Amino acid sequence: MGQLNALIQQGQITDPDSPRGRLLDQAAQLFRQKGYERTTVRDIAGAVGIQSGSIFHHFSSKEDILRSVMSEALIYFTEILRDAISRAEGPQDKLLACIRSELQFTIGPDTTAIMSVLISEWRSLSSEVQQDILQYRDAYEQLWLDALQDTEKAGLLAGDMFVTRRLIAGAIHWTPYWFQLDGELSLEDLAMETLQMICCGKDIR
Amino acid sequence: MGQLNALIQQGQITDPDSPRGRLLDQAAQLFRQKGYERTTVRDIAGAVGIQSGSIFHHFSSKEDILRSVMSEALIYFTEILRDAISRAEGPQDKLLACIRSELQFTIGPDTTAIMSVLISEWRSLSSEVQQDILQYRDAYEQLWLDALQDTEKAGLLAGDMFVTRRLIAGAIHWTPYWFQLDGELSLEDLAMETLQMICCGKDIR
DNA sequence: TGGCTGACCAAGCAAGCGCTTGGTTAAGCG
DNA sequence: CGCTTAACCAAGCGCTTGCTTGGTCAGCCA
Repeated sequence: MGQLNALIQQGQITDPDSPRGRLLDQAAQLFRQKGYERTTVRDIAGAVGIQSGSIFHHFSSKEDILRSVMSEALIYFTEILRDAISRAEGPQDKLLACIRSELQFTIGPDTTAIMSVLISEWRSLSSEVQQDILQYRDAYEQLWLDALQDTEKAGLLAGDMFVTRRLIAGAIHWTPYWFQLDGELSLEDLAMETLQMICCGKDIR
Repeated sequence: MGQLNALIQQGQITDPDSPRGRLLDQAAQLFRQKGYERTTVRDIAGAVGIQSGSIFHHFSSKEDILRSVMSEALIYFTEILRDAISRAEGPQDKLLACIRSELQFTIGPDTTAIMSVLISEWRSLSSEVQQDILQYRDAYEQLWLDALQDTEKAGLLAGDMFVTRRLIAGAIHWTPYWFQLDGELSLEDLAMETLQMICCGKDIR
């Protein structure tokens, strides 16, 4: 939580309690529920209780809203992930921290909407804006690759590093379609099961 | 190919050489490229060289086009998968047939458009139509679960059967975002690597 | 030959869309 | 106090959308 405040102070992320922040939050919820294209600026304005035209006092276009949701999400996730990795010790624990963090972003109680937007609405961005967002995504992915490389060096990785990351990314990003937080399988169970898949045949701990 | 003709004869699938079939084919391509919402009936009509209004001689609505693409895709995929499984011998080979088939649907040379629509455009369907399509999807998934159950009985499965299917589904459905057919990694390599993940720690062959 | 049918066109309607405009209001500040 | 600025409203413009309508026309079957 301290990280969030620091990022707000630095101006990298919009304060969720500001009018702009409330718009971003509601927009993310609506984008997840109905998709970006089916969500109108009137929907978003209605969700925070203002007129549709007033949106354009805070954003230059509808796409600008989506861009802001995505870039701020990536900045935030990158910071959280970096912190989680730094607090873990040893390559396997750091890798588990990656898995656990991304699962939390995806199906945890707080950030599922923005994570879902990040995954599903890429195609709705113009190619120029996609280019703009890519730098943030690359920074995030680099944290994963560093962790995977350490695991590989320690001889704990079963398959190719890049292929592994992509298979795992797919597996995690698909979880919203079936995983239930209040089900029998806990998020931590799932993280462990995923780690075992990656490091298969190797001893865990 | 014989299977396709048989399904057409039975009236379960539209002949791709008919006007309706050409519309379905072009619609699938456009839905993949731009997404369902961004694709207009004018786009689809233009792609086959007719007027936009003439579409409604073949389909009752735009959603009816998407519904047809999806249901016919599932009927076709189910038939192909059933055939591939029946031709394999032993639980592990049957499971590999599942993985290889789904990878072929997803990133093979022929069906990537309709597979992509199937995965990405679910949300664009009204809930009634979703209900209608679910029966076809269930039939397809049952083939997977049967194969996984046999593998489990043979003691070759590392994790839970249902969780495994879902993790693998995610991993496979994500492949279009990174896999290249003409790259170093072949589709068969990827299928084997995926199988190894599932049956981890167990001997393969 | 003549009627039927599947396939299509030309034109346009009603609704909804993103976004603009000109103006109002209230809080902050020297 | 007067001035600035952030936040917002009310109205509506111009355009695109899915879909409708009334009609044309070639091929086919009796």
